[in-house]
Amino acid sequence: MPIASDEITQLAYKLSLFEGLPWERIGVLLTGAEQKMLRHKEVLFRAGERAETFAIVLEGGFKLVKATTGGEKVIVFFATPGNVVAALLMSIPESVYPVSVAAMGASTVLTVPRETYVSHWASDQGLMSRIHGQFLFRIGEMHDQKTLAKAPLARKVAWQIVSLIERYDYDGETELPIPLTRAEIADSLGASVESVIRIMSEWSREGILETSEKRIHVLRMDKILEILKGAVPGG
Amino acid sequence: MPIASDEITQLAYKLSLFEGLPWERIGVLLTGAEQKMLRHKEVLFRAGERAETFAIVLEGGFKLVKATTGGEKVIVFFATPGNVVAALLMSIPESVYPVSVAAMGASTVLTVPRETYVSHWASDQGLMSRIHGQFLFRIGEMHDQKTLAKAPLARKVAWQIVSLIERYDYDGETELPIPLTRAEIADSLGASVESVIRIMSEWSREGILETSEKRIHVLRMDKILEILKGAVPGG
DNA sequence: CGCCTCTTTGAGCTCAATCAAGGTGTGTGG
DNA sequence: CCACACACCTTGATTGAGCTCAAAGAGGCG
Repeated sequence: MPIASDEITQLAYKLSLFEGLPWERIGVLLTGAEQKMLRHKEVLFRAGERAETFAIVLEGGFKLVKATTGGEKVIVFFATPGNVVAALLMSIPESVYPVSVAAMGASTVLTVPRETYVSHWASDQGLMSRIHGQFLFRIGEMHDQKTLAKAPLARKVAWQIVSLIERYDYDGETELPIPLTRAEIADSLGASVESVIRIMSEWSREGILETSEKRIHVLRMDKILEILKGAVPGG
Repeated sequence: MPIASDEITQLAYKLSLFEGLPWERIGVLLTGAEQKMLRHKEVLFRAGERAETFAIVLEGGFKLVKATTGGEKVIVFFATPGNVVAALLMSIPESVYPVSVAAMGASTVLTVPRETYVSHWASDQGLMSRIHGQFLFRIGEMHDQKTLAKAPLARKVAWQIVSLIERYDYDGETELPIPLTRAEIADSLGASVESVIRIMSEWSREGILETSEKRIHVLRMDKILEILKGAVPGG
């Protein structure tokens, strides 16, 4: 298979994942890669399907969703630009996607075939180190969430909003650039929609945040951070 | 640094991690490795310390503990024989342990210096694939736990006990070979000790399990599995 | 034999789940 | 342009699982 076109390479060039790598090398690492544009809610990978490609998120966002036995859904991770999704899976032959991955708002990714991972990524120590870094971040986030297990729901909601905003943060921007519904927040925290709504409505009334066109905008980051730290008991 | 002695190599030889590798190769992968025997509750790695070694669990068990802001503790993972601990950290220079690791019962590990990881492990695709497999397992377990977020506490407790027993399972043995207190179960589930005790005491009364010398022994695995599946609403 | 860890039991309370009903905004097809 | 569906948000009332607080028993070890 030929290496990636300049067009594809260009898309990935600015990612920190490939920082410092020469153009040619990136082309090789993207052998067989395709750009995919997804509309809001469109599904990239479906849980249970054979995992033949992994993806690099370029724009927008994705939710990794797992279904519970009771028919509900749990969001296990939000993937943001620069994140790789399903990469570790590539080193396990015959594996299937353990979660479904769906776009949040219009989003773009590069999908890369397993073969390219096996031939070029796995043998690249520097690249693997960066991927491991991403995984440590992801595990760390799950640990943080676990740490909040006994905290009041308001703190959990604050944590979720802040940690997502931080990942899109350029220059202290406090508006989340992807649509994030209250139901999604609930599903990621193991809470009920109504409870999340009650908390966020209260915040709206207090002028702490506002939502317009599904975009959450934090007006008073200081207040949210206070709640996150547990300084405000009631919420 | 010379490669590991035959004595050290022998200890690791039977691990599935090294399955199929020639003796010599294992010796190289264990360059600078040391066997460490830890007593119950002894700490292997302390959160915040510079991570200069990682470990391979040989016998016993370890809990990975993170402290919350409120002074409580959260157990984020139980490491069992064959597991590697802190391995991914080795590819990040200057990193510190994100959690403390403490022995549960008398336990042994091999500690391996970062240098050996960098020189020999990271470049070994087959080995890295196995390590990735371990991480996918760990993430999968966290996902499973998240899936239970809305389930009654009894189901969570059942899940924790079963999933740990399964990892030590030889031939359907249903006694957990490491000490596991109710407080530890509570800390791993984000529950209170009292609630866990109430549930497990009830099970003892019903003859579903018994505890002797800190070892949990499941007498009626069928019943526990029923609870785990949600068939028994009350617990 | 006193200390420490772990387990136990009870009482009361609270946070958030559930159930129920309704509102708002947007896209789609007749 | 209407109306119908759908996705999302909102609010209220009620309830109960599990938390907290409190007090104490049991076993092991130095």
